[in-house]
Amino acid sequence: MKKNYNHKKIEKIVQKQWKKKNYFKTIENYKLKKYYCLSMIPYPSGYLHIGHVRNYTIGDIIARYKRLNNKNVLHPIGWDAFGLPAENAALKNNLDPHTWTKKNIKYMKKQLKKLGISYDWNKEITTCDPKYYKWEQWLFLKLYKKKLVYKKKSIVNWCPNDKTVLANEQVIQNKCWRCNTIIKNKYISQWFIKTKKYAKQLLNDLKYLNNWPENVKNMQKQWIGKSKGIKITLKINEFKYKIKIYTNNKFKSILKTICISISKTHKIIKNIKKINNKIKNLIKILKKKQNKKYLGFNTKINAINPINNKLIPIWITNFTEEQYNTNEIFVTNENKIQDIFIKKYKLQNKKKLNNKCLSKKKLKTNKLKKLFHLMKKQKLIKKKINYKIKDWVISRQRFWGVPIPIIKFKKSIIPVKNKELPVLLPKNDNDIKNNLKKNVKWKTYILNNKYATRETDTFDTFLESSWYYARCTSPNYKKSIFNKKKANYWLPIDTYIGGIEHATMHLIYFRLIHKIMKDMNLLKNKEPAKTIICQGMVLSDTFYFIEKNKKKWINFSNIKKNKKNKFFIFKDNKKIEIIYDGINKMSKSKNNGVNPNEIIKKYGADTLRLFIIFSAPIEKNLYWIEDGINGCFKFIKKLWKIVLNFRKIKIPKNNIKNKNLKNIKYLLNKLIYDVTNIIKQKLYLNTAISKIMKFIKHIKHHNIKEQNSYIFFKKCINTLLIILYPFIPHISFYLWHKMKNKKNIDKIKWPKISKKQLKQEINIQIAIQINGKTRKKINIKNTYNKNKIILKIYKLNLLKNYFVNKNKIKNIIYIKNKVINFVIK
RNA sequence: ACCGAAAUGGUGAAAUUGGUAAACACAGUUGACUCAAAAUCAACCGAUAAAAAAUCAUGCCGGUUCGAAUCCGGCUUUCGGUACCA
Repeated sequence: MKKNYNHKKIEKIVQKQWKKKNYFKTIENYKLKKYYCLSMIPYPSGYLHIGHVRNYTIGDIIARYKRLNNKNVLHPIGWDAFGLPAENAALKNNLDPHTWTKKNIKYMKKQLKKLGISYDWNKEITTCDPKYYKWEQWLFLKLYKKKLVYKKKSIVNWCPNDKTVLANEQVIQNKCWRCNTIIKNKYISQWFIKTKKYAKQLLNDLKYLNNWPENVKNMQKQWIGKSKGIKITLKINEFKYKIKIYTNNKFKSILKTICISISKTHKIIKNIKKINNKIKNLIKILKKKQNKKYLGFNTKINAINPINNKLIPIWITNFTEEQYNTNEIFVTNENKIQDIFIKKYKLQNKKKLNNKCLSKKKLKTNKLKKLFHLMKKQKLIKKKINYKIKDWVISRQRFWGVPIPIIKFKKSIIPVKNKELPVLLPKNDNDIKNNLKKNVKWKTYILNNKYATRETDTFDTFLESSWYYARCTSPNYKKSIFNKKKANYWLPIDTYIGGIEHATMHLIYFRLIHKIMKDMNLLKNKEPAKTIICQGMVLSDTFYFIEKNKKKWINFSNIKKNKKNKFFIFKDNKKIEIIYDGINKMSKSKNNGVNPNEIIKKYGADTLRLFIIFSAPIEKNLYWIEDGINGCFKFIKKLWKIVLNFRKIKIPKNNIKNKNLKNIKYLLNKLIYDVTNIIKQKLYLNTAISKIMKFIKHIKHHNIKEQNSYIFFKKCINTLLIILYPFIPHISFYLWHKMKNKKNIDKIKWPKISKKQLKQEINIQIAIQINGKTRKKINIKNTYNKNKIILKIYKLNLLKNYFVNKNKIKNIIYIKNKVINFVIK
């Protein structure tokens, strides 16, 4: 054993052992108690960044802990490999996205291995692999059969110059990020999943998710957005038509209505066009100016208010559908957005008129009630529950995604037959910019001598990440989407770990697809995951400069600062001033990530893992500063030294017993108790580490002269290595061998807690307060009762400076083992 | 604008059922070892004050309570999400 801690050597040796003996292979033994621990799989964007390290370290800590606690653990990994960045990179470098993605996966896989995450690599999945996406196409066809998907026109961002659909991220200040052209809105036909049909279930089943964070459940609740209200039928003044409008306000609130706002696609527009020939042009203008806020125009058509028979003007606006996900709303000034609209078009005066009507007539509640019931009888009012959640658009006009298995004829469509799956994405496509549409060879399909074309859209990549957790239970299964028996053994996921940014979209799609698969009888459980851990994001400083009207993002590691606190870089020997964009989550697109390789090289994976966990509580956002890392490195070196020194000591042969071990034995037991509870339930992993650090500080200079203290000290070290193993597995594994333990540390059981010892009598310090302010401290035994403590305080005369006589004491409050508070007049 | 969070020393943070504010670390200062540096070890380390006593300190304003970082009401700032980044 060499003198100095050499992380490079140790980590290499240990990782080799794990690989050689296939340590983390999943055992398919249905008799064992299972534990499914899953971290959200990464998008292979290039290299792992610190946010990934955080995510996968948390998962690894839990997986390793559960293995030591006799659980049969499934801890898989995969790649969410389809997506926009691959296309962008491919365009930029004139590459095939396959190649780019594969290269990234290879690199990132190496990084994960270097971090020592205990994955079963046999269970690895890659979503751009036909073996995987075949089953997504299969699933889609099932949904098609069950009529859970449909086609409808919807708005996309359209760049008229590039002639492509742009993602929201690619639109910068209403312009195309590549060519700076002002973007337009285009209505195109899209595939939808009937998410609304599951709204009620998605909402109600939140109550089963006891181990989900409250904030996540709350966000989902708001996202689903249930409201109870009424649907009112109103007559149109100018022609025979009845318009139905939902409101979650009370019936009489119609009196406050200033106008009715309808969408540009509303059914009534057909009728309006017959009367008002300007409408066509006005709608065109509206479509063009979709991005202007709260635009609208008066149709000169009115609805009749059933309460007072007054006319309510109907406006067509560009925010009805977009903001409210419906085709018609009552507009009042009680809503902030609507109020802006009202003020913009000076509709306010009409509101005053309405109010005057109200006050003149003095409508009584009785009269209103009668009218309400009458209308209800006539079915002009219906009670209705409304959900804000929208149906999910799953089609994308992109190349790098799963092809949608549909054949289009001139007037009809048919699904691809199961036999013909997978519909493969063409390799070496030269024109990914124009997606699959221009690939005539690929899209042409001949059936019974009739020409047809394949659907050239691909799926939203959120679809792949909505069912991979089930496929991970049997990633190579060829007969179906997954092996049902295996899936039902492993599912639900016991702990699912990912960033808080996924609280709504991903985690709702994930629950939705699970429920759909359950209804298809593929799965048993109501919900896909028992526990969710939402880690905070890793943030860092973000910088850019503008070149040719485009933002160029510069990594903070390259930025220099001058005396005037201005940021700059040198490029081609020129000094360029840089704009600070604040603190943002680490991402490839903003080039503010940190590649962990350099840190691993310098300090090792164990130090990095320890540091990322120790730096902040896991649910909190972490602003990346490398400063504290040396402390974690020092800690591991200290551990190394303790074991090294211990090995030099020979077992004392004397028969003297050290009688002062009682206190430290209590501390060791308490440490096991605390760390166990933290990993098991609370997950304040940073405090677990500080507790271990504190204990090591305590025992570091322990003298070992007696046989019993030698034996106890050995027990201390071995226990420490086990409880540190989930956090820093390499060094723990290595030192465990050096302590001459026979079994490998992976096969050891987690140390037991002695409940009896926890209750043992110890010395503690409590605070003496006067009116809630701490004035003195006193040492007592934890077994003392209130009276005994008061007596001791009087005996020591500790309160002499604070009150003159005992008559002034109004009350004495004692909080066990913490505080004794004298309440004084 | 809406929804969800966060704010505590020079810095990361601790105090998770309302009970000793700053544990554990980083940085810093001083000392030991060393020709020297690094590493290691030891001491100090919220502010005011020479020190003690004391007072003030958990983003801001107010409230409840014997007692508030924690609960309630009202703000400010920062971060995440807002349906095509993933």
